[in-house]
Order: sequence, then C-alpha cells, then structure tokens
Amino acid sequence: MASPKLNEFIEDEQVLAAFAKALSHPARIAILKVLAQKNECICGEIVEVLPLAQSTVSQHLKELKDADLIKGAVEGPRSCYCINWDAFDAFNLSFNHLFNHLKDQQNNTCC
Amino acid sequence: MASPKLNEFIEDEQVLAAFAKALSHPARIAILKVLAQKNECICGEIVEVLPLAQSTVSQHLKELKDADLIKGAVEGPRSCYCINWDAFDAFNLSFNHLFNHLKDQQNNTCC
DNA sequence: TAGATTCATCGTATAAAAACGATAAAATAA
DNA sequence: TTATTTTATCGTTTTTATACGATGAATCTA
Repeated sequence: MASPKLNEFIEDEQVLAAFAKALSHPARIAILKVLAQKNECICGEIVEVLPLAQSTVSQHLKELKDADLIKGAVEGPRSCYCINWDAFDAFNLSFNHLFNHLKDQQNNTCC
Repeated sequence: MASPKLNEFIEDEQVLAAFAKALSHPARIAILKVLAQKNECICGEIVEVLPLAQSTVSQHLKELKDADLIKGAVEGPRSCYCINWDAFDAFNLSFNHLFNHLKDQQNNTCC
C-alpha cells in the first residue's frame, strides 16, 4: 500500500530529488565540507570529526558515492575519498535551473 | 539505538539539510512547479495533476509548508497555496553559499 | 608468519517517510 | 436546514533511513 511512486514523476524531477536526498542529512553535508577542505581524505579522518560510529559514516559515504557526488579509491587497507566535481557541477546546474525556472514565473500577487 | 543525532551537527548544516529534505521527493518538486506556473492554486488542482491520492498530496503540502517553502491560506472550504518567495530566496542563497564554499577549495589533484 | 589497522558489510533495532482509505470539520450551495 | 464540496487529519501498512556493534577481508607492520 505504501509503494513509492517515484517512477510516475518525470525524469528531471527524479534526478533533482535524488540529489536533494543525498544532501538531506547534515552528516553528509559535513562530509562534503571535510572533503572539500582536505581535498581528499580517508574514512578514518572523517570518522574523527563526526559524532557518529565508523559503520554509520561508511554508510553515509556509500550514499554520497551512490549519488555520484564523491569518488572513492582503495589505497591499501584504506579508502580515499574525494568530491566528484564534474557530477557536482552538473547537479548544481540542475538546481539553478529549477530555481530559475520557478523564479521566471514569480508573481507576488498570491493569497 | 537509531536515535537521530541531527542536533550534534552545526546549525547551518541542519538548516540546509532540512531544505534539501523538503526537495527530496519528486512530488514536492512537481508541486513547486505547479505553484510557480499557476502562481497560486488550491489543493484540488494539485491533486488533479499528480498521480497521488488527495491525502498524500495534502501530506506533501504540509511538509513544504513546515519547511516554510510555501504559504497556505484558507479560502472558504478550500486552501489556497503559493510559494513563499522570501524563504525560497533565502534557501537558494544558503545553497549557493554551500556550493561556493566547496568550490572555493576545489583542487583537482585527488585520488 | 603473526598481530594490528582499516574499512565495508551484515545483522539488527528503531525511527521516519510514503501512501492510502476513512472520516470529520468547515463552508458553500440547494 | 440539508446536502455537497473541499481538505486536513487519523489510523494503518509498507518501505526506507538512521544508527550501532560485530565481523571479515585486505593490507600493512613487527
């Protein structure tokens, strides 16, 4: 009965929603900030600065990776992560498109 | 055990995450588009163009309202909704700040 | 080789989100 | 006044998200 009907919305809206979902938890925003600041870093460094268990951080990293916002590379026993700027720019563009699209029709005479 | 630790992140990240969460479902993005296009409209008009039940649409409207992205006014037996442009602009600004903040530190030499 | 590090994944528990039908409240229309 | 319209809310079900500890695989170090 509670089957998500995401597929019944248009592609564009699904893509944007997926991006927004990736940013919908403060831990994931914090992770992006850390990655931007350090340029690249391993999972353990992120765990150090977040109030979350290692397994939880790893899960958040996976979600960011699934959303294509970050890249990960195995380096020996470690995993090195960094922001995927190309995808990031594309998403930023999509967002600006939505904002501009909405603003284009702005009309302050509403209820 | 799964108690959300949202409060342990900084205010700024929480605000952004809450905004992103409001946009994290295609139905809510679609609703914003309809509102922008029609400038204002009642719940029933939105229900007509979405593949969701009235109660579900009402729920999504409530979430957008809780996030302060839209305003609602009772008009007799109907509810008229429209975009809250002030809050919307503020959120857009916050998002751009995040994007710019991250981009400022961009350095393509990563793993 | 043996022990230590690092991290992804599994299992599990709890909370939140998503969806619907039914219903009640409010206002309009007959 | 009675019936109709409109929509928010309640109750419920299903799915997804969040969080943690434990474990195993991979690599490094002693």
